[in-house]
Amino acid sequence: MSLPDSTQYLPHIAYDSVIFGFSGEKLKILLMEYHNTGWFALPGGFVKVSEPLDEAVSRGLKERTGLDQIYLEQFHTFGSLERVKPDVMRKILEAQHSEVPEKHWLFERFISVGYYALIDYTKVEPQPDALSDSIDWYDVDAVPELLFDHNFIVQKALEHLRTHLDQKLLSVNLLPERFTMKELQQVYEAILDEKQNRANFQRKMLSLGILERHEKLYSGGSHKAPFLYSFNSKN
Amino acid sequence: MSLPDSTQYLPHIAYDSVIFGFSGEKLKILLMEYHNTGWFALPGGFVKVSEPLDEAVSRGLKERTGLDQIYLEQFHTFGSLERVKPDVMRKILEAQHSEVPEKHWLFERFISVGYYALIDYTKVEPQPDALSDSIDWYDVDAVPELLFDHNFIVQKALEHLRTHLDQKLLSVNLLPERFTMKELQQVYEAILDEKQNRANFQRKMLSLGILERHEKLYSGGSHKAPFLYSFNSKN
DNA sequence: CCAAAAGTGTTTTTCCTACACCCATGT
DNA sequence: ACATGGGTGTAGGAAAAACACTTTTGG
Repeated sequence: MSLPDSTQYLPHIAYDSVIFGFSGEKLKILLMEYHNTGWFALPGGFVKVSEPLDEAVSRGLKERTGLDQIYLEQFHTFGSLERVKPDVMRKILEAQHSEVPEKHWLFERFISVGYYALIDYTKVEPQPDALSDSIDWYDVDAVPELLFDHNFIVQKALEHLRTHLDQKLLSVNLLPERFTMKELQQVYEAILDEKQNRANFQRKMLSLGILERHEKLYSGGSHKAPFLYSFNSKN
Repeated sequence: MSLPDSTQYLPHIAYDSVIFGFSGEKLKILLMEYHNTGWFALPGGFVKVSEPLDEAVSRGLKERTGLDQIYLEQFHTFGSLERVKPDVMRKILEAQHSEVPEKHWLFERFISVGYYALIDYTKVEPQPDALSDSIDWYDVDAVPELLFDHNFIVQKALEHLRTHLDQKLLSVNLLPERFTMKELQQVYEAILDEKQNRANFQRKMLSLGILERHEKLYSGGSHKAPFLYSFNSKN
């Protein structure tokens, strides 16, 4: 395995992605742990010389999650000086590569574009990449200390997600194709971290006119069978 | 005057700023016209190697408007391939510099971070910069055709401004220190492009609890004197 | 028949809108 | 006095929240 090639990527530009998933109970994000370091970071990457920014992020997500057609939203670009930590970057590389040169484009200053993704938790088998040892889900309310400014980025992503939740019913992207109203409400509550009124929630969601109702699901519980819904996409 | 130095700035990274002002009647933005070309563009610039992104934008704004402490908001980063037009860039440079080399960092691919600024129109004496011949105010509803993807950027900035108007009472940044309720309403109407109800607008603004009322202004008009207000900053 | 969850209906409250009224000021 | 613009009060309606009732299912 070799170091990423400086001629292939745009220097000084990176992206970091906050990948949200919903376990059925809690809102989670995907975090990488670097090999032999105990250090955690957001999955991120670089932009190829002739590749649109959005596409670079999609490509990275596809490599990590195996998923295509992921809901992606750009939320902020981070360009402070404090975020740059060449010595940390060096240690990460040295843990994996025997020969790390004195100078390298990865040790220079980076500006990073932050994206968040909403994906169906059940469809993902997280894949470690070249730099990371493992990649796994963590509760958003129990995120470990992350490298660089990544804790700050996660916080900003969460804020953005919360304030834009209602527009376009973002939360459906966290669920399978078909879901019950209860599941949708649970996603909502996990993101906003507050209980919603069941009856009013149902009314509000249906009033948006973008949900389609399907046949009932006989779950085997000792209670009335719930309808299934799907997202009636015309966005 | 010489070409910008490649060692001083981060390659591939630019910013573009949409600078909003309020004339008393209409919402306006600052546009540059390049010397001897008839081409219009947004004021923008580059980031120095050891300069925070936000600071680079502030610096550019200070150069163009003479103003410090400007309200600035980052809204989107543009990274498509179509936005890159090296031939256009070349023509701009050739109109000003006798010797333009075949290869130059300005002809390479750029990713641009979009910011918008809200400033007090009455305080500004726009200053042309090294590349531009003139800089002036244009009505947002009569923006000429702009270079690169700048029309798109303006549109995105406007959308962002409109949807975030209410949070933190953004519009006060377009007015002098002290202003009447009528003036505030006019700003609001200019941005949203729709009339507001006078009584309800007043109630809504005051209910935010961030306006401070001062003594009345005796304007000399044949009518009741309005209160003056200022922004009670604790944001 | 009971408990639990789901669907729907009803009441209450809150908020927004439109309108009206009164006040201050210059002509 | 009156025209003009500014400040505030209030009735009506729409939307949201709280609550209640009914239905379906397994035990």
